[in-house]
This record gives sequence, structure tokens and C-alpha cells, in this order.
Amino acid sequence: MALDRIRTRFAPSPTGYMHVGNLRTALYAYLTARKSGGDFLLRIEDTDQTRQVEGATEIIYNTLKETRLFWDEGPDIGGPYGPYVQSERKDIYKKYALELVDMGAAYYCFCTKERLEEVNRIKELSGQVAGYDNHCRNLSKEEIKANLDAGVPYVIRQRIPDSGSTYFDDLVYGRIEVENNTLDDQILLKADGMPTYNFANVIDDHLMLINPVIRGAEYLSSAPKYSLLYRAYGWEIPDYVHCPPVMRDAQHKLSKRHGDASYEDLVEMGYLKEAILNYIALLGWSPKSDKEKFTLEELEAVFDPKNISRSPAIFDYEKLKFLNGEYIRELSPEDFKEKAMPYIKKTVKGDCDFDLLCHVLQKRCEVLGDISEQVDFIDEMPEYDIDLFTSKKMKTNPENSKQMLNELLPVLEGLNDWTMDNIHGELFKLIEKLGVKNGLLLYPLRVAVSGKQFTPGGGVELAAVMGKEKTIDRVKKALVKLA
RNA sequence: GGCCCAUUGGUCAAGCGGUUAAGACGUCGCCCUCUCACGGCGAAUUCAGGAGUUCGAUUCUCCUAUGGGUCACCA
Repeated sequence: MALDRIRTRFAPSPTGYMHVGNLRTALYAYLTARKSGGDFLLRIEDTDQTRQVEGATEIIYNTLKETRLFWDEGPDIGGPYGPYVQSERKDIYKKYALELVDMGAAYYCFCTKERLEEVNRIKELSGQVAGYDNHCRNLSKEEIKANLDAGVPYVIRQRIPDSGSTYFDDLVYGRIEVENNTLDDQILLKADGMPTYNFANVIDDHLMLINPVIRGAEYLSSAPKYSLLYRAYGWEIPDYVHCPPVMRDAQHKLSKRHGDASYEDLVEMGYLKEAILNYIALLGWSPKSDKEKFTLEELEAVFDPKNISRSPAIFDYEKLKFLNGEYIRELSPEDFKEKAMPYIKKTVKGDCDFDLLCHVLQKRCEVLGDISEQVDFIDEMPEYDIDLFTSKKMKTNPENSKQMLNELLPVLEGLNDWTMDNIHGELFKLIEKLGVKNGLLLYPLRVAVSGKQFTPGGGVELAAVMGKEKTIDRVKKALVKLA
């Protein structure tokens, strides 16, 4: 349609958290704009006065900033088409609604909620489809004036043509056309003077020169009504990009209300922002190549809304984890340490070689949140059974473990410069002297020092991480246990 | 229920009339290895079903099934 400048918008309603599906929609809108050097704007849809949530807008700002989805126009930075908060645009909607009434494309409706409920109840009983019965469609001018003068509360409804059909074009779904008689005379302006989403989005998107309009697929079925509105005003109908939902499983959408993680939750669990963004970009969209790892900048270059999928995508934590692991492994040792330390500190209050610990941890960490448990043996020796010394693969058992521990204890005690290289050197000399396999000596050391089946790092590494005193102490205790 | 949309391995997906039906995650096996992991190699698993159209359908059409969305003074 309009081939002018690409302008997209992210228009969340402030609910108090960032939904993963919403974030993806924001991402797609952002990318679509950036790809073509267009504008990306932020608009807050807060027309439901009953659902105001304290601090909700801040969360939206923060999430977008954290993920580097910077906007060119928005409530905080302004812009030529403001205000960008719908509740501040009340007068604008009213003006346009009245204009519609004048044109005959909308009308005053004085029906009470009670009446509407009654109508729907009766319709349901008789097996009819719910919906407005057009009761106020043809009130006389006098009736309307009398009601208005008497201060009877009213809403303004869209007058849908009785016949004909309406279509719109979607970049991912193609052209969708429906019969007008399946459409309802929806409310445009509520009794409190606020517009409904169905009205506000049309006015705002037009006034803010938005094209294409990118949003969730739940609006697919109301889009024809919007076309009717655009047409009534003589405005150009924008192109649409409807994004399929992100699902928890085959039949449920991802939803915070049902316990699914929001963006903030994922971050708290220890997922990296870059990994989250990368993953959700791939949920319902795919590049024309095998490439899967993308920076935001790379996405900006290759993204094309035409490649968005038409079917719902199930959110797969396994894949997110994998991707997160990839991002973690790419971190510089310094960055990893900075991110990992808070999680390490949850279970390690004492001292140890944190640099070395981080070094061994980085390769074994998919989600930062797992770290706490991975290092929980460092401060305090866990209870363990001597069966742990038995490893078929290492050919160890409590008996030979005891032997080996007895062999390595004096070696460790005699070591003055407690570095990983030295420990490694001395122990391997011993291995050679004894003529045994590495594992036979080292596996028991690892168990003695950690009391765990799996640990980040082997015996030598753990000994180096924990220090001489603690290592020797634990080896001695293991010997007592094995006696 | 009406209307709209969708349907390729367990998951994300490529494909756009002729392919050995990519790739990734996950799973399994092997190698590496002082555990686990990382890394390397390999394997198994898919076109929802049925009619058409066509020399030929995963690709086009229709029907069925299944799933989703929507029918609010919520967005």
C-alpha cells in the first residue's frame, strides 16, 4: 500500500510485566523498521482505566532498553505525532468518533449493560450467536437529543453495513475477506469517554503514519472492522503483519497468569538477554539460511516479516537453554565472572580461587541459575556414601580409592606452592610412579574433595580451587570414612 | 455454534510440482576425557487423513479431522 517511509510501533498495554510473546512482537516491529531505515515508535495503550498497574510503564521502558530495542518516538522522548499515551489523547478520539456519527458510520447507543446482558442471555438460550442486537441503530434525532440532554450515559458504536464484504491484506497471511454480516456493531467510544482498542488503534495508527501495522494474530478477526473504519474516513488502509501466538503447548498460549515465565522471569533464572532475544526471534520466524545465532544488528540486516510463520510456535526451553549456553561460553572470562559471581555467592560464602572456579564453570553452565547448586559443595562437605567411590568406568572402588588417597596425601602435604600446575605435575608424577591409570588416582580425589557425583572440574582443578588446607582436610576425612 | 486462521520428525523449522524432504534443539551411540560438561563423529524419528488436478504432488483445489483465534463499555 503506502510505499512511504516504514514506520512501525510497539503498542503494549501496561500490565506490569513483559510477556514473551509481546516482546517478540516488539522485536519484529523494531526489526521491520530498522531493516528499512524507518522509524520505530512506542505507544502506551492504557485506555482501560480499571486495569492500571503501578510502575507498569517503567517495566516496558526498561525491558526495551535492556534488549536495546530503542524507539524513535514515544511517551518519554516525545515526537511529532504525540502524545504517545492513549489516555492523553481522549479528546482526539472523541472528535473522530463524532465525525463518524456525522457521517452515519457510527451511532449513539444508550443501552445499559443490564440490557445487553439480557439480550445475550436470551440469544444464547435460543441458540443464537451472541452480539449486539442493533437496538439503538435507528434512534430518531429527537430521541438522541433527549437522551443526551438528560445526561443518559452513552457509547458510540460502529455501524457495520448489512451486506457486502470487507478485506484487508496481511504480509504473512495474505488477503483475508469476510462477509459484513458476520461483523458486530462494536463499541468505539466507551461510556467513560475512552476509546476501545478497536477504535484507538485505527485512529492512532493513521495519525502516527504507521505502516505496516504489526501485532498479534488475535486481532486477525477484527481487522476487517478496522478496514471499514479507515474507509469511512477515506484513509488508506495499512498493510498488516499479524504474528502467530507463542504457545506453552499445543493448546495453550504462553501466559504469565498460568505460571509461564515472563521476560523478567527468564532473566532472573539466569538467561542472557541476548540469548532470549535471539531465541524468540527464531520462534515463528526463520531466516533463509542455516544461521541460528544472530546479534541484534545481524537480525536488523536479514529480518523480513514475510518470513514470519503462520502457525503457532511452542516455546521450547531446551532450545533456549542450548542457545543460552552458547552465549555463556562466548563471554569473556571477566564478563562471565561478573555474571556468575552473584550465583556463586549464594552458596559459597567463604573464600576460594574464584577465577579458576569461573573458568571451569563457564564450559559447564547453560543457565546461570544452575550455578549455585553446582558449587554448593565448596563451603561445606556434603554427606555422601562411600559407594560414590565406586566407578565402573574409572575402575575404582572404596578399597583402591583408599589406597590411592593414602598415596596422594603425603604428596599434597609436601606441596608448598599450591597452584594448579604444581598439583597437576606432582600428581601425574605419582601416577607414573604407581603405573596406574589417571582416573584411578584422580577420581577418588575428586570424590573425596566434593562428595558429589558430578562436579565442575576434575580432582586437580577442585583441589586448586579450594586450597591446600581444605583439600587435605577433606582427603583425611575421606580416609577416615573409608577406614 | 458462526466467522477467520493453521497443520512437515518430540520441538523450532527449510521447502514453494520432479529433492536421498535441509538445518538446529532434544534423544541414542561412539570418540576425546581425572567425573560431568565442552568439543568431534554418527544414528533414529516427519509431510494429519481422504478425494481430485497433473506424466508426477509435501508443494495446487476440495472435503474431513485436529488445533488455535474471535464473537467484552479487555487489549
